[in-house]
Amino acid sequence: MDTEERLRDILQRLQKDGHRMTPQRVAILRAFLSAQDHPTVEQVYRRVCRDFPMTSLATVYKTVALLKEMGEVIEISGDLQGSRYDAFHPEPHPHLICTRCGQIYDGEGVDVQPVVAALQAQSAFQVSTYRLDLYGVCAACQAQSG
Amino acid sequence: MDTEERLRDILQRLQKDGHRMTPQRVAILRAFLSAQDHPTVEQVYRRVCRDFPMTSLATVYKTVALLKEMGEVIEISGDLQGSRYDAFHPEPHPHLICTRCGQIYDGEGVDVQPVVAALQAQSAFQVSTYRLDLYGVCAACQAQSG
DNA sequence: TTATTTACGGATAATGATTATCAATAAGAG
DNA sequence: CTCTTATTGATAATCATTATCCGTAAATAA
Repeated sequence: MDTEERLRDILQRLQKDGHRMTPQRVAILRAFLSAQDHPTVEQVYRRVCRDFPMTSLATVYKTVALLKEMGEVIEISGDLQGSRYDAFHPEPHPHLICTRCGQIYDGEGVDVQPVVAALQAQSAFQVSTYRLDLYGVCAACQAQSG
Repeated sequence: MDTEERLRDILQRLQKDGHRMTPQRVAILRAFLSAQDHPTVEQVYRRVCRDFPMTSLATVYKTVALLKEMGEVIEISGDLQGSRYDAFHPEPHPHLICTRCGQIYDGEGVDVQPVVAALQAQSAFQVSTYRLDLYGVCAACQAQSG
């Protein structure tokens, strides 16, 4: 499912819930869905403004709230100032956060489910989602200065 | 190592770094070290005030910053308003956060290291710490209302 | 197409946790 | 005891996020 296809699907679901399709909303959705770098709300706002200058930051916040409700974006919060968002891979997965440059990478190829399932079983929790973030120094920053 | 022993150790290390031992600091440290319920700064502040009424919230914030630097407390941030702290088990470990009642439980008996190590190997990151938080409904809240 | 309803957008004020500021105080060294 | 300066406490500042509120423009039906 590519970005445009997801966009159509999301707009359709929104409409079903009595929401409307506006140019701003479409532009913001497109920016979120296509971003592969875990941007902040501010960054998405600036991207949308590039080709849609009369957009408000508040509208971007409203849209990210919608996307969160719909499960189409996950939030990365933690020792950062300002949350980052991942609408490209909206299912829970590990993130690797570089404390030097601030870049966030997706942790791939490792199955976290068994650990989550074990913790769920051991605790009698009904787990709905999880968050696994590793903090450290990325390869690029290591090469740069040890 | 019990609370008082840790307290002495921490105070000694602080002194070594040119810090001082004040009654407020001791009271705040004791409150953090003995808390087993992942309190907020505000909650620690109120506890300290019970038997040490002339304490400032700002001092509690300063103390938690010290403890963070020393690795004697870990911070739990996320979809909460206000960070929570765990100075009782200051090494990284999973947390189970109840979205119904807000209580935070420690995830025990499950080894997370292999997953962390696999992600580190796969990413060429130099991982210094991690955070694994599960969100869901605790057993007590399930019993209460499904 | 036009009228009507009302969700939405934009600008900005409000919130709330955390951080910075700074004068007065007191811990610790000599 | 004296001196240096880390620390305290009160409060102002910061900053991401949320709430507010009015004018606008989607969607729907006439």
